[in-house]
Amino acid sequence: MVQYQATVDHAFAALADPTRRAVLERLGAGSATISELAEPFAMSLTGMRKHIRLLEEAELVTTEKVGRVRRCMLVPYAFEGISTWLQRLDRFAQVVERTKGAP
Amino acid sequence: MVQYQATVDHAFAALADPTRRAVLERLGAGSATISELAEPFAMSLTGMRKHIRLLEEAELVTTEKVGRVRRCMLVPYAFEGISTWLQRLDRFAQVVERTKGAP
DNA sequence: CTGATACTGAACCATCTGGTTCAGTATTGC
DNA sequence: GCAATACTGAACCAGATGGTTCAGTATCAG
Repeated sequence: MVQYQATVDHAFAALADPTRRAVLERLGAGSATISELAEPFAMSLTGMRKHIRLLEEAELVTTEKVGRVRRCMLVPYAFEGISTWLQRLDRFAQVVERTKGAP
Repeated sequence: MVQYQATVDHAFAALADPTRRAVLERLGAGSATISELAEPFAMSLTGMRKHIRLLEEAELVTTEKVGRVRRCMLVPYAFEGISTWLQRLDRFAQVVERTKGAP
């Protein structure tokens, strides 16, 4: 039925790292290059590239190489899958909570 | 302003592991003991206890020790924080997307 | 052409993570 | 009281993860 599992898997793994979440927030303000993303973290370009690659695999970020620059941006609607998953759980939690009152 | 960061941090870390997400789904159907949770994963009780402890620290699950049994259950509304965080990002992504069309 | 810029790939490293086993402790049922 | 049950804490381990450096390659500016 719901078969987005593989991507959701990658997405949650990608979101686990605070640096990557900060990158996502940064990209929320508009696209950026690897250098621009690496600079505020005082991180090597290689290091940032690895994070971006993970985010790409999780389909949260797309990139496009223009000349010698790689431009990174958020994928629209990328968070819907996991957002849905979480809300479903929240609904369950509320049901369980209510059940507890009437045993 | 928004200062739920520390918890959100733990929550995302907790959600990164597929076993833990499965445990959350399982708890969505109602409370369970450590043994009950460990069994379907063919995992040691110690192993499962570690997962539960993480979920407790992330404030996604609460537990209560009754006699020699530990009962685990979902925390209602626990996912609101991260769900909100994700939706905000999604809104940003859509703005960025629209901006791209009109440079 | 030349040098600087922007990235990339390979190799490496320390630390974190998800799991285990083993030896307890506390409860429960007979 | 005794044995089985349910968990817990400590110690350990293999592999993943987040980072680095170094030696390239490709592009751009002068």
